[in-house]
Amino acid sequence: MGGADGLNTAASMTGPRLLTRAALPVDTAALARCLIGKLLVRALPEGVATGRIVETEAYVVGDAAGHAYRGETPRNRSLFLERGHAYVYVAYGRSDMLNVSSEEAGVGAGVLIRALEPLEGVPLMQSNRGVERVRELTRGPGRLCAALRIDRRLDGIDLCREGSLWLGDDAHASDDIGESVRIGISKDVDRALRFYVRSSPFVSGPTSLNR
DNA sequence: AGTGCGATTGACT
DNA sequence: GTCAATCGCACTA
Repeated sequence: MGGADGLNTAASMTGPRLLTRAALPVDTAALARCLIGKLLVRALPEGVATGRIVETEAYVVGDAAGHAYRGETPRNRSLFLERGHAYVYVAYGRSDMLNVSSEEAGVGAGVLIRALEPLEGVPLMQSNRGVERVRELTRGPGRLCAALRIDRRLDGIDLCREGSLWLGDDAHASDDIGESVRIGISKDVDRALRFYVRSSPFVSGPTSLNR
């Protein structure tokens, strides 16, 4: 597609534009904030499911709550990939969690994707989740992975390449972004490293954290 | 080889 | 609001 085609209507066949690695800040907290409003695109045999990222958490370098804190292991090695790669793990034996690696290669840190606003492929997400209510589809890190059928087979993939799972850019810049402490951790509990869209009904967490 | 623990969710009072 | 399910993995021995 040529750059001369400036208009891009909703009816256009043109999908989301890839979010390039160069557009990602080389800093975990900055990346967590940057990813708010961006798109997550999942290509499945049945079709495409897309959501807008409305909640993230940063697990920064030297963070006792982060999985990379004690160094590289077989499970967390994807956190040490160059920024923009997927780190997927299973929490509590039942929920898959999606993170975006966030620093230079060899440095372990990441951004947890905690909630999406469903955009495209809602019926597919409903089918994957076994839930009808759109508001509950992708509200929470485990739920969004179930909705997009994300599991550890996607661990380590490059999210800055159009493939089975990738990040899309979006012009949606002017949302009011809130900050709070992170949810569900027991170490480094006081740091304000959670970011969310204040006006979004799709964010997770208690209302007390979403003001 | 055994143990303890979660970056959660869904069911229930 | 409370609470138990559930299992991969890191850690100890």
